[in-house]
Amino acid sequence: MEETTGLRERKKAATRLALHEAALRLATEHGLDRVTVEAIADAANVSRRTFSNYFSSKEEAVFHGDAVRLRRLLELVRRQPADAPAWDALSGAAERLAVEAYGNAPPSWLVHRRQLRGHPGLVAHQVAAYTAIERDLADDVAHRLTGPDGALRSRVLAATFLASLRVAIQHWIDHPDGPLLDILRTALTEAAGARPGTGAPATAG
Amino acid sequence: MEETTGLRERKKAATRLALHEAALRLATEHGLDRVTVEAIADAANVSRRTFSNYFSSKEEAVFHGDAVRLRRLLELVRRQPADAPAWDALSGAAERLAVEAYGNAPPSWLVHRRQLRGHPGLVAHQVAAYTAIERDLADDVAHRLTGPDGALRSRVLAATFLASLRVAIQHWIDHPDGPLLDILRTALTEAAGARPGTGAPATAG
DNA sequence: TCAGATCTTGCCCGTAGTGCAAGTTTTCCC
DNA sequence: GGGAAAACTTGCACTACGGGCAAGATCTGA
Repeated sequence: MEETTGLRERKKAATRLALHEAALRLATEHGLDRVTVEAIADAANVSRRTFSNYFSSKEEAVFHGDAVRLRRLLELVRRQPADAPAWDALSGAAERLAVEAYGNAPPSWLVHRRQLRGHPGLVAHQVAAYTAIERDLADDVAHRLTGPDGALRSRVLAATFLASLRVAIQHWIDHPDGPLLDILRTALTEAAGARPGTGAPATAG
Repeated sequence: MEETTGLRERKKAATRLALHEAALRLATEHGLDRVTVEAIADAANVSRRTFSNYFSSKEEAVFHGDAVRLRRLLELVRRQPADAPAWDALSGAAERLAVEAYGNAPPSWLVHRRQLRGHPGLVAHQVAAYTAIERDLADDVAHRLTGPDGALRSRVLAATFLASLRVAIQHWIDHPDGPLLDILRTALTEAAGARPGTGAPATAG
C-alpha cells in the first residue's frame, strides 16, 4: 500500500479523475453527443488540448472507470491460486471484483450509468474496452488449460467470460433488484454450462 | 428468390458495394488511417457527401461485409427447428454460416483480412458490430429457454455465442490451416462446456 | 539552487460528420 | 409518353475532433 508518489503523478491522477467525472456528469446531464470535449475540459479546468493528452475521445473519458476496473480484474485473475482451473480462476476473480469494485457503488452511480444506456457510440466503446484486454486475459489463463488447441480455447474462454461479465453488469444496471453478485453467478453459470442448462445437444445433427 | 428490384434499388446496392470494396482495398493497401473518406468516395466515383449517406465512417464501410453476414446469421437462427434448444439452434446456424458464407471465400479475402488485423479502430468497430445484434439474437432464442432468469440467460447465451464466433473467425483468419468449420466447432464446444473442458468438472476445489 | 525532464497551453491544419438547398434521376400513375 | 412526386446526389458551410509543434510553466533530482 505504498502511496509514495510524487506531486507530479498525483496531479496527473487528479486531472484524469476530474476529466472523467466531468465527462460522466455532463454526459448524463445533457446526453453525450450534446457535450463537447471543450465543455468537459472547461469543467475540469484544463484546456481542450490537455484533454487530448489524457483521453483520445469523450467516450474514453466516460469509460475511464470501467477501464480501471478491468485492469483490476486482470490483476485479480493473476492472483488466483496457481492450481485453479481456468474457468474457476476467471469466475473467482469476477466475483471478487463484483464485491470490491461494485459492491458498495452509490445508487447515484447506477442512476448515472442507466442514463448512458443505449447510446450507440458508448456501447461501441464499452465493448471495445472489454475486448481490449481479451488477449491479455487469454494469455493469463492459457497455462491453466490442458489439451490441444490451447491458443484458440483460451481465447474463447476469455472472450465468453468477458462477455458474461459485461452482460451481468449491464443487466444489474438495468435491473438493480439485488446485488450484482447474484446476477453474476447466474450469468457465469449459464456461460459455463450452456449445454446442460438448455437441453442436451448430443452432437446436434 | 424474386429479384424484381427497381433500378433505384439496384443502383444503391451497387454504390454501397463499390464503396465497401473501395474501402477494403484502400485500407489493406495503405492502412486504414492513411485513407481518407474522400479517397474512398473518389475510388467509388461518388462525392464525399454521398459516402456519408451510405456509411457513417470508414470503419463501417470496411465492415459492411461482416454486417451482412451477421444479418444472415440472424436469419439462419430464426430458421432453426422450432423445438431445437437454444444453444443447438445457435451453433447449428453458425455452422451453416461457416459453410455458406465463409466456405468458399477466396484466399485473397483472407489476405485482405489479415492485413487489417490488429488495427485498434477496426477491432473496436468489429466487436461493436457483433454486439449490435446481440439483443436481437437474445430475443430470438429466449423462447427456446426454460427456467428462471430468461432475459439474463438468453442475453448471456447470445453474447457468449457471438464472442465464440468472433474468436473462431479471427483465429481462422490468423491461422487458416484447415476449414473454418473445424475451428468453429472447437470454439463452440469450449464455450458450451467451458467447465468440463478445462480440467476438473466438479468444483475443482 | 538550478538544469533537465515533464506537463500545459495556444495555434494551426487536415479530416470527419451533418443540415440545408439546389440540381438530377427514378418512379408512379394517368 | 408525359409530367408530377419522391428519392437520391452533390456542393457548401459550419462545428467538432485529433494531433503536431513550440513556447511557457511546473516538477524533479542532485
